[in-house]
Amino acid sequence: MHRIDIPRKSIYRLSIYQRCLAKLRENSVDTVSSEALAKAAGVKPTQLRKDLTYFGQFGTRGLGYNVEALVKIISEVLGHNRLQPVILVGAGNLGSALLRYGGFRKEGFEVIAAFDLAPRPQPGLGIPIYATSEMPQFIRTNQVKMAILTVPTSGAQAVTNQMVEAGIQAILNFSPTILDVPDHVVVNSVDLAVELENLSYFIR
Amino acid sequence: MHRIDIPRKSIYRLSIYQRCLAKLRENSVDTVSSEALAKAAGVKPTQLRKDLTYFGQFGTRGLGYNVEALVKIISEVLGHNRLQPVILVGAGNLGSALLRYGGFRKEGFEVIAAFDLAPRPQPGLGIPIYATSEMPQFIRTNQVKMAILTVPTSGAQAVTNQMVEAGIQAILNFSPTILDVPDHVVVNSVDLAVELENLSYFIR
DNA sequence: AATTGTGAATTGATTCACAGCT
DNA sequence: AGCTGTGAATCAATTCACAATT
Repeated sequence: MHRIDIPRKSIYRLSIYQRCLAKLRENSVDTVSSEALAKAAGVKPTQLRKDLTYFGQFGTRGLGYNVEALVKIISEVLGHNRLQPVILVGAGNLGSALLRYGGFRKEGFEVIAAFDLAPRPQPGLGIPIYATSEMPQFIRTNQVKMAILTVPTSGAQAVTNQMVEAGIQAILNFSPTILDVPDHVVVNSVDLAVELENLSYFIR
Repeated sequence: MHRIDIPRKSIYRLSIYQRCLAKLRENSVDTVSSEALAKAAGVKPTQLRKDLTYFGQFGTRGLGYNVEALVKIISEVLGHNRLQPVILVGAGNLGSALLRYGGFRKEGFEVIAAFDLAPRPQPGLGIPIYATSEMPQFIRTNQVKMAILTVPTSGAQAVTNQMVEAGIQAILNFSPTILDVPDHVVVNSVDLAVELENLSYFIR
C-alpha cells in the first residue's frame, strides 16, 4: 500500500470517524451520509469523502455509507482488527494514572505490562510493574510493537533508545521533549503543558 | 494585534520554543542561533524564524537571539507572564491523575479548584474538590478563563455549556467527543485513544 | 432525487534564496 | 563572516463544483 502519500492527518481523522461510527452502530443506525458523519466528527463532508477515498470507494451514491461495513474497513486500514499489546514505561503520577484510566481497552489496545526504574507494586491495577532493566527482554519475547512513554524528560531519550533497539515501532510520548528516533519508528507526542500554554494565547 | 492571520500551528510551536529556551537559560546560555534552537525544537531554522517574525524582530543578524529576551517576549505573546488560574472538571481517574501530575505548575498555570458530580475529598492533593453545581459561581467570582475537562463523554457537552455560559474561554478537553462551542471559545482536544489508534496504522 | 467520488481551484504552510545587518 | 528577516516559490491540505451512480 502506498502509505507514504496519504496525509497523516487523514489517518488521524480515520480514528475519529471510527469512534463516531461506533456510536452510530450502538444506536442501530445502519446507513449514514457523509454529511451526517462529518458533522459528528467535526469536519466538512468533502473532507470526509476525500479521506475515505484514499483507501477505496466504500459508499453508495444516492444513499451513503453502510455503518457496519465502514467500521470494518477502517479497522482494517488502521491495522487494529485484533487486540494490540502495549507497554507503558514510567509508572509515576501520570503513568499510573493512565493505567488506571483504562480508556484504551475498549478501543482495541491492551496494556500488558508497565515498567519503572523503581517498581512499587500498585494495588488494584491489574497489570504487573517490572523494573525497566527487564523491558528489552519483555519487548522481544512478547513481540510488543507499541509503547506509552511517561518517564521524566531526563530519562526519555535513553529509554527510547532501548525500546527501539528491542523492537518498538510506535511510541505515544508524554515526556515534554523531542525524541530522536530512526525513520521506521513513529512518535506521537502529547505535551500537556504545551497544550495549555497554547490555549492561553487565545483568551483575551 | 492581528491574531487572526497567524497560523495556529505557529502559536503552538511558540510554546515548544519556550520550553527549549527555558532549558538553555538553565544552562546559562545567553545567545542562541535559529539553527540551534530549531534543532532543539525539532523544526527547520527557517520555520522558527518565520514563526518569530509574525510577532516582531527579536534577533541580531550575525549573532542570534538573546535567550533571556526571547523568553520574555514569548511569555508576553502567549499572554502568560503572570500565573493563570485554571479549573479542572471531572475528578475521576484521569482527572485526579492530572491533578497529582502537576506538570503545569512550573509552566505558569495553577489549578485552583476541581469539580466533580460526586466530590470525594482526595488526600494529599492540595486543592479543593467541589460539587459541579458550584462551578458556574466559582468561575464567575474568580474570573477563571481556562478549564481542563476530564468528564466522561456523556456529560461533556452539558458541562461545557455551563462553563462557557459562566465565562470560560479556553478548554483543554480530554473527553473523546467533539465539543460544540461559540466562536470566542477555543478548544484543544487530547484524545488518548485516538492517538494510540493512529499510531497503530504505522506499525507493520 | 440524493449522495458519492474526484479533478481542478483555492487556500494555507513550509521552505528557498538571498538581501540586509552587525 | 555569520546569521537574521522576508518576499517568492514550492509543497500540502482543503474545499469547490460537478459528473457519475443508484
